[in-house]
Amino acid sequence: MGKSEIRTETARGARTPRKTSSATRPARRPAGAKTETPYHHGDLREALLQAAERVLERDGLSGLTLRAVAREAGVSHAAPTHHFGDLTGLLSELAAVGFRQFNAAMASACDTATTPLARALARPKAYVAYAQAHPGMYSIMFRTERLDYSRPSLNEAAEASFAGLANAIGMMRQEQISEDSLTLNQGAAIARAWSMVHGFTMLLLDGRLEDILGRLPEGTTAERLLEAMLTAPVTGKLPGP
Amino acid sequence: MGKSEIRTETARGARTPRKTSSATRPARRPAGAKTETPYHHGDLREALLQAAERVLERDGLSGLTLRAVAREAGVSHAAPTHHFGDLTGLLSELAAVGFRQFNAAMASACDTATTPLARALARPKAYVAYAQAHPGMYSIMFRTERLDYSRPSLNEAAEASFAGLANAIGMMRQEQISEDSLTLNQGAAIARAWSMVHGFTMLLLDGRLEDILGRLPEGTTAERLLEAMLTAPVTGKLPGP
DNA sequence: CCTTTTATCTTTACATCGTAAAGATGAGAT
DNA sequence: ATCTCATCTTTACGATGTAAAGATAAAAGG
Repeated sequence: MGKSEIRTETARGARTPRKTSSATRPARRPAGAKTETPYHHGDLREALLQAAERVLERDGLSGLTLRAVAREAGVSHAAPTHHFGDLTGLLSELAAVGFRQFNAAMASACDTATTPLARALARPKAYVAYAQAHPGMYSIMFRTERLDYSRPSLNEAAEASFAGLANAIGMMRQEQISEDSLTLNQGAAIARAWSMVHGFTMLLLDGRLEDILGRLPEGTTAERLLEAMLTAPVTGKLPGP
Repeated sequence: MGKSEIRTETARGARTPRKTSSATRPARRPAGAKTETPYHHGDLREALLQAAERVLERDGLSGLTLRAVAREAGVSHAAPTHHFGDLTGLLSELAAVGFRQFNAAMASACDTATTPLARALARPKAYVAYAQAHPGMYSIMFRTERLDYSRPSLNEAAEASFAGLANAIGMMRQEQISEDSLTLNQGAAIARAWSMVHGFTMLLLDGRLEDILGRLPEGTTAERLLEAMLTAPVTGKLPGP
């Protein structure tokens, strides 16, 4: 759509751009680093993130390329570079957006729950529901290897997500979860809850649970299976536990 | 820069202009001998799979490209096409290899266990141990989107893996797990075990558990955390369960 | 034995991607 | 108004997946 000026670069001038002058890097960020204000074309940074999210949910993770995002935003293919550095930068910032959406969804779900049981199930259900509603975003957050957690925005958003989980577990155990120290049982409880819901989500998104769902009583949904997973009595020894 | 022997990927030095008879090549797969690859490789398909595994464990998932595999095997970059079709084909067959290794490791681990508790823990431990020992293979098996489960080899190997898990759960529950029908509780038990260990493994490989491990008593290993996850008593309401 | 066929491997070609670097543009500062 | 420089565009390059055509050797058929 739009203008598809796919000029295969045969160039007309053909002047060799290879300069022998050193031309060192153009000083990436002059220490001030307040590039928040939108300049002449509006807020391209934000536009690119929204375009990226659109491309991701439309074309999947494999379709999410720097050039596709630039195309979607209607700018040249090299425009994102200045705002995100490279693909890792864009993916990391997009993942941060995802984590914020994710955290908001979980918080909202916890608020609307009334009974203790509903409160306990609200969080994992919201977790899976977000992943199902935004599989691309979830993939970026948890499947991509190319994320840079040293980026403050991503680190912060992901940390908040983890804190919310730890906090929920603490509530359920009626314990205070310390900021910098955990007992083995506390750590195990957190890891168990996280592993279970994360693993379930990944398997579900990958279609790996179809095998199970197909063998269950007619019409059993993934949500129902999750609920049973979290509440059904454990028969036998282990696991789990 | 300049022209310093660009080393394009023509692996073979020059072309043998004409076969001057020389000697008839044994060419029947020297079984390990370094090959002066003849035009027709003995068993290129197998060689490519082994090359792929080497590349994967050496350079990670992002380094695993069709061309890199061909380079590693010493053939032209288009050679794999005839044996695997496309990249999906190669990845799928390699994942099948991984699943077979994986199944063998699990079976072996279960055999060596004696006590019921050890038997119950052997499987999840072997699961995580395989992933830690072969992170690349595990990534291919469970992280890649680009797998074609309609390929018989992959489908079979993955199916066997699932069957082994279901069987183990059935043992623990002292129930017969039917081939084509599951109760909700049975399905929940299988999904719980699989989700837990798979989620744990993914989080571990992604370094997402460092946060927890660092807060645990000095020197607590991932294996110890896993064990606690599977055996520690559950305090509080849920999850899980 | 010689020719033909066929499966296998190589070359060549092309679109796309990420990224680097130089050129163009326009907003804000001097 | 001119200058400066962040922003955006153009151009270029190497790498990748894939398709198609060419080359080669093993097998098949006379």
